[in-house]
Amino acid sequence: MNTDDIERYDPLTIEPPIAARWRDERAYSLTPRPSADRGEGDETYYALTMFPYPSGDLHMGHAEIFSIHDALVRHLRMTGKRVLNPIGWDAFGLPAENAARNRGADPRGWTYANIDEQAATIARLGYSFDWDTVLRTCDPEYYRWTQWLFLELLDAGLAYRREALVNHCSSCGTVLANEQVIDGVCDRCGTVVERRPLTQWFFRITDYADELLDDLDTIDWADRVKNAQRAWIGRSEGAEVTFRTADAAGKAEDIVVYTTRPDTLYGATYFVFAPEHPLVAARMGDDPDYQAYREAVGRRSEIERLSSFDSDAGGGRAKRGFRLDFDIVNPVTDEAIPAYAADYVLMDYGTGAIMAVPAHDQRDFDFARQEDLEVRVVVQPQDGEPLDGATMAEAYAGDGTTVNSGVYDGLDWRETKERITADLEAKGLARATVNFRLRDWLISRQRSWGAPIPIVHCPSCGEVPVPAEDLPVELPDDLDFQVQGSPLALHPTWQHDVVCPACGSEDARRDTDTMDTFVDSSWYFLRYLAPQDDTRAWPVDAANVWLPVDQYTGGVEHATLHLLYSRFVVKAMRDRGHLAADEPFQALLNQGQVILGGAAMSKSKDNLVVPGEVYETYGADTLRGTLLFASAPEDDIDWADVSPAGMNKWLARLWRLSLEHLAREAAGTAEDHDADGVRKATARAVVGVSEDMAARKYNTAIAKLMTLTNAVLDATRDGSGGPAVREALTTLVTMLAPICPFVTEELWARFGQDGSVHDQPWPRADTDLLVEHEVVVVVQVDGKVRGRVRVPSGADQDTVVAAAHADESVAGHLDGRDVARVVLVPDRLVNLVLGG
RNA sequence: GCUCCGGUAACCCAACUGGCAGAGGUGGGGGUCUCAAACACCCUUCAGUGCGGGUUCGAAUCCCGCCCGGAGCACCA
Repeated sequence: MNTDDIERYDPLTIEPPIAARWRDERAYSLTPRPSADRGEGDETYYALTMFPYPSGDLHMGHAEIFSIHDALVRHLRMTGKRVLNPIGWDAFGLPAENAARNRGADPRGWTYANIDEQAATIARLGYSFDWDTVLRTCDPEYYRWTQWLFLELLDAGLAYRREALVNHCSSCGTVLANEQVIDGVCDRCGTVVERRPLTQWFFRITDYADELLDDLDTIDWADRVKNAQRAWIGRSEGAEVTFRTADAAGKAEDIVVYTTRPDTLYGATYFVFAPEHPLVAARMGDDPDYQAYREAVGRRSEIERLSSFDSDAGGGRAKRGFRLDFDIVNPVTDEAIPAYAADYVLMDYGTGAIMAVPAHDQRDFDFARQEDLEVRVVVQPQDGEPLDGATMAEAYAGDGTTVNSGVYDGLDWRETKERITADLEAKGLARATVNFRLRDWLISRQRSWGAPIPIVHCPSCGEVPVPAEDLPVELPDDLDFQVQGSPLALHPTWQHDVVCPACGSEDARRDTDTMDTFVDSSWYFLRYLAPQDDTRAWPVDAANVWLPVDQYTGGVEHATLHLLYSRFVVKAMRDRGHLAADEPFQALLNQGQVILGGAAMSKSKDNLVVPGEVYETYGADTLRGTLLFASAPEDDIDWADVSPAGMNKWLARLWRLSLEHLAREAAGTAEDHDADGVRKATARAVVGVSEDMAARKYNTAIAKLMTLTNAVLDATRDGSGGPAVREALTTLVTMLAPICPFVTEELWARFGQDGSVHDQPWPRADTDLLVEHEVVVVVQVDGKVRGRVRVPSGADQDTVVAAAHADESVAGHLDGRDVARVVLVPDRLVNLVLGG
């Protein structure tokens, strides 16, 4: 056959009309919409991918995750699942404000233009999202319910306002978000950022700390993500111990510390307060040296915290201390020990004060050496050189026996820990407690492209929630982004254009902060159930059926923020009766990154590969196939190692084989010369690809489809090919459909098949074809391969051993010696172990 | 320092629950086609699995100790 007569594979011509049709016809919209009715029993499936942030067009990372997600979704549909597959945009955030400030753009217009661009690319690439679910978090119809969520949490006592240290830039006259502070300076003007106390809104996520930790065991997430959350939550068990200032009777004050090692109390040779501790401020506030110290620490701490360290431990960081003019009494030794303020003690962990045990804590040890304080060993390791506080080079935090601790000497340190805690508890001086590293979630942002916090401040009523029926509290559309400070707070009328909902006072004003954008994204998966519902945030009955999300896909960079916040919100809403699930996302798949030459791609490095370069040259199918073939979904893809040209070549080959076959049929010459071989190859591919698709190993699924292609190529090389080849090709096209939806749709039509290939049931293999009557069994002698024998499948040990003995090369290695033991792996291998 | 992931052919990547190390691709070499080239097609090339121990009839796979690379967390008492 003359290949010149065959129409070339031309994806740039065949793909766009199909893409447009799918989008215009809403080909992948779920009907009926989600409701309490599961429809067909357990066949419903909620597939979710992290919604994009619209800061320009899609990048390669989006293309990767969407290609993985779409293969998963299309495959599930073909296996009979009813799949909810929504899309939306995480549309509030700082880049829109920056565009407004730097280029005079309108944040709303800028955002919507980017969304349109991304939506067009998504459609062009054939991702089968349900376009009837689209939501944007910056729409008033959406953030109305974000504000409702805030009021729910407020009503539940899970939202509260308190003073907190925040980043403040004196030059810009505004508070900054953590992301706006780069290496301790304002990213706008370069001024060193100060930490200032300001009153801010928090969500009480710490109320759920234990449950957030424990329920990690119930969800199917990668260990690294779970571990990141465990570390972030940071549960520790210890005791609160009461110390006392060394003052005359009557004047002494109690001061409580938290420690995980109450067994080392006898080794506490000094005492440290956080610099801003209220007891210190009360006693030292007038001391000019102390004031200077505090100022220096406050100014520098942020820079220190954000700078990197090449030290061998956290203790390598310089510690700035200040000797206070009073002492503290150690409750077990009754000694007066010196008190310090030092910046290595944090005000917002534990009680903001510690007992320092330099012999057994590296940070305390470093500080003690620096200040020349006593290092007293109270735990001796079981073996090795005994520790000497005067000469030891580092703290010892390992196991050991208690020493220098009165009646507790000689006990294992764990035993000492329990006994000391119990003894002090009996005297009212201690209490066993659990502590968490997790802090409450600060959600106030001094920004203007976000959901306004629905609170009115009234001079007589205080903080008054905006009544639910008055939501949304809408952003004004005439913000001036050129002002120094928060445009919303500096808007001439917005905050005053309100009366107190409680008393009607005209002096009331709106809260001018907006919510952290992570609040927007902490519940969007619930809104997808009914994005147009203007009577409630989500339908409770549908939520009870569809939550948790069956499969969530997205980047691992959200391990401790978005994923933790969403879990908190679901648990809180559950406790308010708005849904039944304990967790938002039952299974999580984290895709790898797309990198280039071993380094992350970025605009600043000018090493960006964008999806357009690929799909405008080779088409969307090649882009999708390339990304899925490059590696397993979880692994990184180095673009330097992949070959879109190779993927394109394979698709072109499949195209050519298909059209050649159709030409044979048209010419009436379609006959198989090896029908059995082709059918067997087809059945083998169906079995293998089905397994791989179910396990989401798209790279090996594609390899097996290539193998089948090669088998068809071999079978048709002589120009023959009949029904078996047609079956092989249509089956191949069906199985490739989730990965390369366009070329498969086109070929499906060319093969004269009805409907869309994407509506076909997933192929089943004729496994009878795969039953072998004879198998080749590998023969090992003492574990080394010495030959192969052909035996009937299912042959028993005697038969196989007899066949092995009959094999010349095997017999040579047996050398007449006795076989002491036979290990048989049926139909695969036999190992003859010779006697001593 | 702690946690997680990875290390197999020139390169990327496979190998079910321990059972013949190779499915697939890239690249290299040779060839067919062509006036020539590109494309396409055909043939071919290439590792004993990072290192050292151990368990086992048998280890890329399991265990222990290292080395290298990547990611995350780190003054949390």
